[in-house]
Amino acid sequence: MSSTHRATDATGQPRRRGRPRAFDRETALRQAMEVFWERGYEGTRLTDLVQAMRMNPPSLYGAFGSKEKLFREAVEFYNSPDRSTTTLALERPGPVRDAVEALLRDNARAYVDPETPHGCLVVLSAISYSPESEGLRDLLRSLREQDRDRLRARLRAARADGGLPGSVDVDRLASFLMSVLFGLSIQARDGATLAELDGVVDITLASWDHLVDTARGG
Amino acid sequence: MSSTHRATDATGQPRRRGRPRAFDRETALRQAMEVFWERGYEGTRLTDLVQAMRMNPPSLYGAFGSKEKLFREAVEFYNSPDRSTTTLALERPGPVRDAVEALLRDNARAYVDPETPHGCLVVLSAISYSPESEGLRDLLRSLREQDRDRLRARLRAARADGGLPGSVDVDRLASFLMSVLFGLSIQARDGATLAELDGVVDITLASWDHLVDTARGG
DNA sequence: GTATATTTTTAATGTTCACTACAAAATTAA
DNA sequence: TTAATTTTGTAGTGAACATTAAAAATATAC
Repeated sequence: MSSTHRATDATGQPRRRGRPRAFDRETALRQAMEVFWERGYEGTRLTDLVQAMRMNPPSLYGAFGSKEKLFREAVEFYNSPDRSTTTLALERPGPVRDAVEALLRDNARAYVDPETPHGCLVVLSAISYSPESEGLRDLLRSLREQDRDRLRARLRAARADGGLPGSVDVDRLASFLMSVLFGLSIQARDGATLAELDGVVDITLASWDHLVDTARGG
Repeated sequence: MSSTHRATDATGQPRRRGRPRAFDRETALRQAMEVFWERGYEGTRLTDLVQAMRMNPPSLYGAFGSKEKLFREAVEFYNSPDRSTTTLALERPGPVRDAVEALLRDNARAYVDPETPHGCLVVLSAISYSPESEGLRDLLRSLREQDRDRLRARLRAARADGGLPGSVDVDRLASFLMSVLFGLSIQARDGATLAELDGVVDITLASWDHLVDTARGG
């Protein structure tokens, strides 16, 4: 046998010294995310978090730092590029209309997923706020603006390559689509069915088609 | 002179015995409403309320009962029929399109009124919630549903008297308009200007016109 | 084995929360 | 005047909040 060996974990990486964690960090983060998603940042108590994450406060603080840091990490997890419905829809190659339809319809479906709280965490979990959590409100607003900016960029790109007529007012159109999208979150949270949300998407897409037609001079 | 006289207040009604209130109840209620509007129910502390209302806690409790009762009264005040932009718009006589345009444009203007917090109190002040304030969340949801139902009724009435083609799907159309309206609240809260919101309204009304035209078989 | 490092559980900590007891103040009624 | 009534300001109350101190537990390193 060779010299002294080091302990390794399942992935072959050397394990840290000391007592090992009794929980999976990502699983716990997902559980925390769902609580924040349902109740919002200020409506969530530490008691709710430790119950959902099945651990005691010191473990939570050891792994995540504070309630606010945990929330920020939960938002990051929710909004990660490979998981964000909006990002995935807008990065989809092909006609811009397909991307916009995916933006609306995939989000609508996600908003009423029976496995998760209804509506979008980024829209719902820190809209009204006390001054202490103003930083979190700003974080979520910047993420909403990021989505809007990505939509604008996608529309501008389409206009540049002929997928959209040059006379289309991209910023106005993006604001309109974001309004509908934000509204879907409220309605999903209020108990709307997928059929209802899809009905809204149908009208929105009909509106898109007509607007593009008109701008083409149809 | 006649027999013993009773004290009367400015409106001629007999004044109550005891030390008179040092504040105007409706003014205080309006001040409380603005705090709730800005910060939401759970984000508002009693300290914030008594500061804004310029009184001490016992006066607040004597006049309004509790934080929750004060919130309910503030919502009632905000949403009173003679003050609710939505109710006023939908009760407006004349073409249904004018009512819908007023619904969107008057609300958009109110949402960015520099004199008040931006967006709609009914949409923003209790969206995410801890179980203790679930009753308030339900109250606001029922008010949102009430507005949607009033819109549906107005559209149905228009369809009945020929103002809308019979083939229009009233419920779907109402959901679409409510989605846009809810979305305007989010965007107003995020700092959108009246011009941006009016742009969204322009597209929505163009969509309305096209939808009605199509249903007419145009 | 012993030392070191990290997480665990238990049990607190100080702060902030909505709310209130109490007595002084201000009014009407007789 | 005196009694009755109501609101006021001061100064609390207990409960719930996010956070942490301390020591036992569990792992690696040597």
